[in-house]
Amino acid sequence: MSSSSPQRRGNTRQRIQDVALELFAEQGYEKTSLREIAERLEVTKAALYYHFKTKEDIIISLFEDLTRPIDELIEWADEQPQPLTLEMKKEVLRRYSEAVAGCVPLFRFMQENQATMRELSIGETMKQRLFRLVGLVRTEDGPLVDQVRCVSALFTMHAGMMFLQHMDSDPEQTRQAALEVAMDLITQAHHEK
Amino acid sequence: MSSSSPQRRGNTRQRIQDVALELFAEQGYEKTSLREIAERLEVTKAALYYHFKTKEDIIISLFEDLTRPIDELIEWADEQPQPLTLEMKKEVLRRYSEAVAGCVPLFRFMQENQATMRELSIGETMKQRLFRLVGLVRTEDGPLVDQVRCVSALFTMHAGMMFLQHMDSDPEQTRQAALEVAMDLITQAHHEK
Amino acid sequence: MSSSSPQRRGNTRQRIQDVALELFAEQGYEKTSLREIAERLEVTKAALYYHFKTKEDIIISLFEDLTRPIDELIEWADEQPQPLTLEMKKEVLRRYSEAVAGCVPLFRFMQENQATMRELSIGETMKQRLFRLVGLVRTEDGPLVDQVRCVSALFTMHAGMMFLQHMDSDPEQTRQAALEVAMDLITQAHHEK
Amino acid sequence: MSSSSPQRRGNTRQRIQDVALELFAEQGYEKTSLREIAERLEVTKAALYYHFKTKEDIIISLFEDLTRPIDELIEWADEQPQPLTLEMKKEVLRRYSEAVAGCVPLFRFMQENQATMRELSIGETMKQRLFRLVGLVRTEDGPLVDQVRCVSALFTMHAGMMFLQHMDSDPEQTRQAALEVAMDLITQAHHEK
DNA sequence: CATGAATGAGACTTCATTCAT
DNA sequence: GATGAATGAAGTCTCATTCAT
Repeated sequence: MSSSSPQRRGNTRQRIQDVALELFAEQGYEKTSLREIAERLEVTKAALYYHFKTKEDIIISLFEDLTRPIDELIEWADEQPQPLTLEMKKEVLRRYSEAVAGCVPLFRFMQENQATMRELSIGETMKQRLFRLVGLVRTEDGPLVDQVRCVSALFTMHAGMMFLQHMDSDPEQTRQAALEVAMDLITQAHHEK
Repeated sequence: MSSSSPQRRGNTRQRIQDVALELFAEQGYEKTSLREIAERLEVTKAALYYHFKTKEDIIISLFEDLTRPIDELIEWADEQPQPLTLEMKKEVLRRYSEAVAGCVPLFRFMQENQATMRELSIGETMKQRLFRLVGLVRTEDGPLVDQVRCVSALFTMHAGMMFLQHMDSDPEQTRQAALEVAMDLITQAHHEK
Repeated sequence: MSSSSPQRRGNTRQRIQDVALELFAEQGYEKTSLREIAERLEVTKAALYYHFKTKEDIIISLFEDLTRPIDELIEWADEQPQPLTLEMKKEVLRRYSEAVAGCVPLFRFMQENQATMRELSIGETMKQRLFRLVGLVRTEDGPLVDQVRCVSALFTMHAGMMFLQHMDSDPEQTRQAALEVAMDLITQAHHEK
Repeated sequence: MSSSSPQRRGNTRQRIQDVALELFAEQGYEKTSLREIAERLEVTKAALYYHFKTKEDIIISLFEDLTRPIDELIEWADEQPQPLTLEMKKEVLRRYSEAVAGCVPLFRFMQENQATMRELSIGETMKQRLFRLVGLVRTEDGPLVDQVRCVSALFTMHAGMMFLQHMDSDPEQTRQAALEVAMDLITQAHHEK
């Protein structure tokens, strides 16, 4: 029962997702061929097609599985009294920072394959999610410079997450620093109102 | 000026660059085929090869031609007394903002094709340029949060440039707003030191 | 009869045949995949292989099960005194018309997939049957034009059967009309002798 | 100028069409792969794609090039006073017989790949042509049996053409015989009116 | 300056089939 | 009686690139 060949039970689907995400993030979606994924897993290309209908299906499944926390965050925020208070917005940022930290490779993929994302069906979905988040956080009728601050707050967290690779510092510390800057930005956007 | 069909002199090379940049920015580098470029120009693929050695050569030429102002900015900043004063850093940001505004499509391309950029020889070149800029602007030995602020300042300008498409406001105004936020960020990074 | 879900007893084999014939006739043999058949039946491909050795086996079984009446007709005609009288030939046509009417989809399949039939082992079998029928009906040593009449008689019945879909008239009436024309043709072939 | 490698000038497109028609007619459309066509021509698959956009494009081009005479016949018949007299209908049959004789392989292909034809864009085109021909020839308001006669007349000519392979007689003689039977059928359809 | 013709590599995808469970 | 997982072969098609003319 302890199986002869290692880690080959009912987890092939999962293994495909893991390898695919790794390669997609590393080389980009188009430059990663199914042959490559299959070879790395030591299965045939056809095996991939047993588990996923198309190449796009693989990435869709990754988004579906990994971005649920963000979905839930948005839902939660939507249910709060609108417009959000500054305190609430900070809470949103805090939770968002955590949610993004939970799927760094996916966000790295998104950021590095924006051109591709636009053609993928999932791209539209994600874009709308982001817009809703921006909508929740930004000061609707404030001056343009404050709107930019809010957008910048979100992007700072993304950037903070991505650049932990190129920074020599601890990922978690970088995340906290980025969150702090984001908080600052959003606070300023409120004060000046 | 006396030619029969307008704008078709010895400028084919230029026209190829224009169309290529447009398509690369719109669809991504890998998804844009030379056939597509050639068709849009109503020439044959072989004609492209008369002007450029390879596909990569086309994009390299674009970077070489369009990013000179940024190059010069860095050179200029390098010659100033180090480390830069806050006032100088602001001047760098100002100039950088203008330089980037001069080649928005190229930056859009870079941002949306990061995965590709990494494989392209030009990618490394650009990356180093950005790092030098960051190096010039950031407060070397300050706390992590200030370093993030400096990086964020640069990214805010990029983001500001890119999101002018999705914002309803005037591009130039957006640019100014982004520049302002960037200035703020960098100033804060200095104060707290 | 007391089963929970209707018509699902030990009749899976039958159900496979039904769906397969339907799809083969509609889309052609090669364009119909086992996946498609399995999906429509809500079973797995592997299940098909429990009931049939190969894809070709499915179509062979259909011919074996459905063309028995035609087989018997030929056997019966073979036992009559040769060469057949005009009256007997008419009887053969009448019976053939009925037999064909009993397996219209199969004939539609044959007519529309002749290229495929030639590669299928069953193709040769069916071809020989048809040749024997032609041999029974045609006026061996008559002029060429009469031979054509006899062949045409058989084909008219086939055509009559197939074109009932595209005609607005009642299938049974069309069949009778086709039979009548066929009778005429064969009668003429006899007279002129 | 007599060229070193035999028959390779500007005629590749033509050669592709020839080989393709031969193989399509012999093995069917789906069972004939582009690899097969390319190999027989001693070129690469990619070369086929230089001359034709898709596999379907190859067969479309064949129909366009070879069925022009039939097109012209229909146009000509349409310009005659309607409804056609018996004499005119006979003339149509005569010309049709000749036109079909000029592209026997194509008609063989059509007859043997009806299932495929239905999916091909060209299928609809050809079907409409045939319907217009039937419309020109058949006795609109006569009894059903006469309508069948008219349809049968056309099909007899097709059948006559196809079965020349399996008959031992001379193709041209068979064609004449089929034409004669078709004439008879159409004449009968008129008399009884 | 540019084209017409072709290539070789490789992409995604589908298929009939197998076999342990 | 049937499934889940996988395979190997083959399919259509696209791409960057080359070269004689």
